[in-house]
Amino acid sequence: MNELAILGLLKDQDMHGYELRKRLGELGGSRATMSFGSLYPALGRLESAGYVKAVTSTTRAATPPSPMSGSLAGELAAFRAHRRTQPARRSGGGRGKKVYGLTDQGAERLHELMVDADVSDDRDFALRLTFFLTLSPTERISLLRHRRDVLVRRRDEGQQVTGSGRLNRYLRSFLERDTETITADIDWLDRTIATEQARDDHGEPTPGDRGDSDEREPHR
Amino acid sequence: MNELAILGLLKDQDMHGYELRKRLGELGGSRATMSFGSLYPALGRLESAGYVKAVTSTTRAATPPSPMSGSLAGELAAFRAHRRTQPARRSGGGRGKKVYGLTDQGAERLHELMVDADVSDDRDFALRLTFFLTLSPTERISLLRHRRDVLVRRRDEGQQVTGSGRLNRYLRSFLERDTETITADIDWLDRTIATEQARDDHGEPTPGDRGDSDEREPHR
DNA sequence: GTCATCATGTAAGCCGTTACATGATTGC
DNA sequence: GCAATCATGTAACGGCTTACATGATGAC
Repeated sequence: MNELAILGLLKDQDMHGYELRKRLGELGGSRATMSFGSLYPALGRLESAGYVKAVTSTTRAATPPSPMSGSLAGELAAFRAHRRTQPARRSGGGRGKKVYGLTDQGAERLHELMVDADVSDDRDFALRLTFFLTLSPTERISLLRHRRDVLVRRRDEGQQVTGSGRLNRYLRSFLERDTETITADIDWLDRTIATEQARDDHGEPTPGDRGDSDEREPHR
Repeated sequence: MNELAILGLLKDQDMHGYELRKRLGELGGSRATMSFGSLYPALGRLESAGYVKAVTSTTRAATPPSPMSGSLAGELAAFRAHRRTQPARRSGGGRGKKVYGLTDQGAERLHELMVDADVSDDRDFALRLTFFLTLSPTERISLLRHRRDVLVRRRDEGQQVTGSGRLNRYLRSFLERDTETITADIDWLDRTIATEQARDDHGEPTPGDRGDSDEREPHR
């Protein structure tokens, strides 16, 4: 799940680890926080797999239009020019920021993770919605339908439990409330699916390539 | 979390591993399932810690009123009498059922886990409700209040996110729906707290020791 | 010049998942 | 006698959490 979060965030913009963590916290609140102890190893794995790649630039710039050379030696030199030389990178210890960017394979991997049919995990589904615009309308509808199935099954299960006695009053009351919630969630999905179908019939930017048109809301 | 589930189920009744898993599935549906690969090691850990203890009895009986001797040799003998001898327990492989029971320390441990102030995990909270009757009204109220705090914070976070722009339409809509859900959950907690306070003022079986009075619903 | 925050990592330990292996019980 | 289900476990692997270690930057 961290993999999806990292790749999804990087698709939008190059970032370093610390920033990724902050962004994720901003989007998902305390529930989505990633600890550094899982973030950096995850970045390392993704880099080994070729999904992300370091594009270090020490100087700050909001959404820099730099063509990112990819030259490791080059950026190191730039770093040294900006700061005094560091002692030949020791075992542990910090050095400059490491800005990561998504590779083509990384974008593919992200897409693969996004369209995965298993939408039973609540957090994972919320995360997918965060990056929903990277999908085509058809893909979106498919995911929403799968999610609907999951919730219908979950509601049925819950009702079976509630109906079969053997529960204390607290759990029973809680499950009844839970059923209502799930029903409302299903309604939300139905509405969203309907909207999406209208969009699909019309003819929106269909391919999953670039649907950024409203990525940033018309505000600010 | 598995620890809480196991101890909570065993408080009610002695059970073997397979049964624990089934019971948990019945109570919590597919979301609460525990895999065997985590269940048996967990049982082992709990046994090492002295929280549960094997009380093996091979013969079947619904809620047997046996005084459970605790004698390992004795139950093994009984097992052999019932089945033909097994080849001196090899490396892996199955043998008779191993029924576990809660020890006094296990009951203490369960209580400790139940009153833990961290109620931020949704599943964990649902699990606590499952065993809510093991707590005193005062303890219940305390937990419900803590849970309320968590949800209020969560809702605030969500509203901050929703208000600060920068979200795609899907996530925004989803978060709005989420806020409604959380508000309804808070209302549920308020109602439940009120009921519980009324109960507390009256004078119910206060101690967390035995509040089984309505553990089994008056039905069947 | 010092403190808070930014920033990157490593190490130990825990626990969960999946897959595999084994055998008992029951119904047909 | 065979299959389905009951029942218990082990092994490999992965990944997350917590705690620790280190150093850079910027504000005051």
